[in-house]
This record gives sequence, C-alpha cells and structure tokens, in this order.
Amino acid sequence: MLELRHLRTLLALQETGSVSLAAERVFLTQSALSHQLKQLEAYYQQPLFERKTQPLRFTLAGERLLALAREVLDKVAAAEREVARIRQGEAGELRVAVECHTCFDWLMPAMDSFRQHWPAVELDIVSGFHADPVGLLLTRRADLAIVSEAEPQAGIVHQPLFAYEMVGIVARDHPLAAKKVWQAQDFAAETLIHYPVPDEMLDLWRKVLLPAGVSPLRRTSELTVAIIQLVASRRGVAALPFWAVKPYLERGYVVARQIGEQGLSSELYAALRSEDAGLAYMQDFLATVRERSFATLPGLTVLEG
Amino acid sequence: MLELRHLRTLLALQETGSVSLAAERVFLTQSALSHQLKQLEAYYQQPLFERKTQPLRFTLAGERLLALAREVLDKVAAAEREVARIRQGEAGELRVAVECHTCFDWLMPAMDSFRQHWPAVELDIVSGFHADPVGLLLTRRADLAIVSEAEPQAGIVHQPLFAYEMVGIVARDHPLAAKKVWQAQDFAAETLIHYPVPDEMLDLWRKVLLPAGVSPLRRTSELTVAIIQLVASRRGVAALPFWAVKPYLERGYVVARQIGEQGLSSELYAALRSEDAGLAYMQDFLATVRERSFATLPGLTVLEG
DNA sequence: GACAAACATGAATTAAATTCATTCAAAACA
DNA sequence: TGTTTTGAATGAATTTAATTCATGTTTGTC
Repeated sequence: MLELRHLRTLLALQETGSVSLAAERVFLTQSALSHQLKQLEAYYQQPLFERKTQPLRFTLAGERLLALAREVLDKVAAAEREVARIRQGEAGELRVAVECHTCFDWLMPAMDSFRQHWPAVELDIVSGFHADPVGLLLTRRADLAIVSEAEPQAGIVHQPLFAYEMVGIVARDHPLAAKKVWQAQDFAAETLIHYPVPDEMLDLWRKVLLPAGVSPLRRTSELTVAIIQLVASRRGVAALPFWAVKPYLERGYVVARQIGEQGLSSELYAALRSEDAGLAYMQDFLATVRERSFATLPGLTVLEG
Repeated sequence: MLELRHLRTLLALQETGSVSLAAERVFLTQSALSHQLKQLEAYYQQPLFERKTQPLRFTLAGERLLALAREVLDKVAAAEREVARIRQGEAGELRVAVECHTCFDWLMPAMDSFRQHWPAVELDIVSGFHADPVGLLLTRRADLAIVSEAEPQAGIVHQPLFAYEMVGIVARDHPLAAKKVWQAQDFAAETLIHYPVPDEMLDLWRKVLLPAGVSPLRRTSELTVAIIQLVASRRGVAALPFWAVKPYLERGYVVARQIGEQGLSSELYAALRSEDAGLAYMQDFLATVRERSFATLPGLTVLEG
C-alpha cells in the first residue's frame, strides 16, 4: 500500500537522478531504497523507471506518481505548517546572522519562500561580518546564525544544513590546470584571491594552508564574478563552492580542480539558542533552507547532526 | 513522521465517530488505533480530537489534518487509477448482475462515480431476477454478480463488499412493537411483506423462518416505500436493511426491531470470474462500491474475505 | 578484459506496528 | 447510588515490516 515515504523517495530519485544518491538524501542505504522500489513496482505491477540511464528516466507510470508526489507533499507541508501555527501562534522574530559571502546565494530563495509561509514572522538579516556570530545569539541581537563548524557551546544548539565541495579554480591555460588534484604546496607560488573576511573564516585557509604552513600572496574581492574574472585573467587562483562556479565552468571561463586527496568539503550549520529550537517557524525555516538548497544547488550532500 | 496510513485513520475516524469503529473500518484493533493516534498527537504536540464526546469532535489541528486527508487521498486514488490504466489500457466491459431490490440504492451512486473515472469501460446492468446469477458469469452474459453468500465454485472468486443488519419493521401501535427482539415464532401469526423474489433470496426466510419451520402468510410488493406503507397500515410486518428504513423510522411511520439474539446480519459479496479478478477497473469498481456505500449508508460494517 | 560504479539480492538484524490482556473512565441503567 | 456496560488507554508480548549487511550482478569505461 502506498505511503508518503514512497512519494518522498520518488522525489529524491528525480532530484538526484540515481538510486544511491536518492538513498543518501532520504537517510537510507542504497539497499533499502532498492528494496523499497522493488516493492513499489511489484505493487503497481509495472516498472516505474529505467535504471540503465544516467540520470534515470521515469516511465509513464513513474511520472504520474512523481506528479502525485509533488502535489501531495506540498499539501502535506502546508498543512503541517498550519498545525504548527495553531499550536503556538504565527508570530515571531527571526534575525539571521550570516558570515559567508556565498551564503546569500541560497539564503535568498529560502527566505523568499519562508516569508510567504510565515507572513507574521519578522524576518531580518543581521548584516556585516562579525567576529563571533554566536555571540550575537547570546546577546539576542540575532536568532539564528549560519556557521561552518558546530563548536559545542552552552545554551546553543547546532542543526546541520548541508555540505558541499570547495574546488580550486584557475585559468584554462594556467600550469595548475594540468593537475587533477591540488595540494597545499601548489598554492605556495600563487596569488590566492578570496573574499575580504578574516582568515579563519576561509575553509581553504583553516583546513589546508594553515595546517601545511603554506602562506601564499593574497588579494581580495567582494564579488564572486569579480573573483572569477581575476582568475580568468591569470591574476591568481581561488577556492569556491562547486555550485557557485559551475555556471562559469560551463562557459569555459575557468577550470575547477579538486583540493586535497579527499576533496575539500565545506559544511554549514545553523546555530540557535537552545530555547528556540522547538519553535515551529525555526524548524520550518531550516527545513525550507535544506529543501530549497538541495533543489537549487548542484552537488550538495546531506550533513548529519 | 506523517504517513498516508494516518490520514486514512483520520478519515475513518470522522466517518465512524469513534475510535473502535474506525479501527474496524481500517482493519485494525482498537488498541492499535489508540497507539497510532497517541503517536500522532505526540508528533504534533497537541490533541487532534476530543474523545469524551459521541461522536468525537476534532480540534482545529485535527480538522486541518482531516482536510488534508480528504484532499490527498482523493489525489492518491486518482493517480493510482491512472497508473492502473497505463498498465492495461482503459477499455473494458463491466456488466453487473444484481439480484436484490435494495441493492440499487447503493449501486447507483457507485456506478455514477465509476463511470466518471472509467469512461471507456462499458458499464451495464443485467436486469431481471435470475435463478443463478453466477451462471451468468460463467456463460459470459455478465461480468460481476452481487450475491449474498460466498459459495465456493470453480472459476469464480468472491470479494466481500460489506455487511449490514436486517431489522423487522412494524406499525407503531402493533403488538410486536412492544418486543425488543423478535424470534422466528413471532412471525407465525403475521403477514410477511416482501419483495417478489424466490424464497431462498430472502435473508429472513433462509436464516430464520426456514430453520425454525415457521411459515407465515405472505404478500409481495416491488417497492420499498410500498412495503413501508403496507406495514404502517398494519397490513403486516417486513424485514428490511436498517439503512433502507432509517429515514422512515425518523419520521415515525414505523418502528424497527432486532431479529434474533445476534440480530439478523446480511452480507454482500461480488462474484466474478477468477480471470477477471486482476482487472484494474474491476478492483476499482469494488473499491468504489465500498467507499461510496460506507460514506452514504448508516450502520454498515466491514466484511472480511 | 579488467576495473569501477551503480544497482540487485538474500539473509540477518533492527525497528516499528500491531495485538493481547488488562485497566481505567465515563455513561447508562436499575 | 451502586452496578453494569461501553469505549478508550496502557504496557508487555508478539508479529510484521523495514532496513542493513554482505555479497553478487550488470553495465559502462579505459
């Protein structure tokens, strides 16, 4: 018998294009999803998608169920939001402190969506770059902070958002373009172009250069396009989220390379006061951020608490 | 996490007005449903209905989820119908043989609904009263027969529809009105008014009078209202489905009494050729009959295969 | 033609749902 | 005002279902 779980799977399946990735998305193993799908196809006595292609292709029946999933899961989300509002009212305050430049790329769509669902919640951004975003929470000048590490702290809880890969970018004809994987040393003779933020907020610095004691020349720029432009003009190299550079890669302005043997992974958490963790609109905001981001940005991976 | 199962429960809960009856409707125990509802309320951290009233009353949050259930389950049903059509085409033939007069009361609404969902299926009624409706199936003059007993027969499968109680009716000032429960002997001195069908098709005859060797005077009439009218005019007594007489009871024309210690239960099955049991439109027709009947007629109970 | 990647499969395991047996609470009845 | 009946709740036991683990199979790639 059909359950919402199956519809959630179908949606993940379409968004990721493969069983394995969909499984990760819904926090199950590939095996579990394979069994689940087998059961679903047995129930409807027909295949729902072809697995041989990449990305997988849905059959007519699969498409129909997928359409159902979209209709239904939206309605479920809307109803659950209302139920949450019935419990604790609609109003509240949600001031978001953001410390990373690229964060605005995914934050804006999520905030748009959220504003429509919770018109009575005062949504605001605490702008400027702060040494200690969590301090803003404790002094009640913000209600939610986007951070890249979940450092335990009294009165604060961290909720995982998602993870993504930081890639090194360089001009197509730059010597480094020949290397598949870059190491810390490869940066030594280069000019590193980055956003004007404290070093400890740069993932590349914290996780790669500092541990290796490598300290390249530096140059800053506020805007992602400007950084890309500088890199394309052979003014230096940069490390940016894969999803941020993907459009420029496709146009061939620059090339992207993996950093370090495992790749350089960047993680994002929402930090909030423990007392606020139960607020319905808080949880819905986080759910919205995840949902919108996974739907919009390529190459995201789930991040467990 | 919310599942369709929960929505199905909420719907049954509203239709029946009590946890126990809803449990029966979804083929679970009262205990199972109690646990399920407790879990659901814990998930939403608020009560979904008040149990102290009869019928139970939904809270605001409960109402909202109930509305969701209606929206969503309709869409699910529609999608599953389409998926079934994709598998085996939309066309087919469905000739229904009916042998009971009152059956038309629930058959018509179900057929109306079905016709809209399967416009390409030729829907027809094989009218007239036949000694052997199952014979019509085997000779391919009908595709589905409504019968009151599931007598095993080669090449035929019986699918349960529902059960209901047959009640004795009599004029308000008739002496029998004083008896809470009637026995076979109570009919001995009365005139029994019934539809003009063979004796073995009368539940009262088959299950009560014949076993007790009681053989009252008889009189027949084609129409339910006419039977009620005769009974109200003290021309005799009758046995009819509770749901068929309920409107007349409420207007006080006649009174209804239980027949036998356990009450006289009547069961209905759909008989079809084994080879047709897998046809999507057949299964959907049966589902429609059940769904519409339970939603329309008071006092139905589920019937297990 | 070996290798990797993605999916499938069967058995074992874990988790969840359901039942059973009983208690509790409220309503109906005498 | 007990007493009985009915409907719902509860905790433990059980059953069923979902999930994982370990491994096999297929398909595409170099």
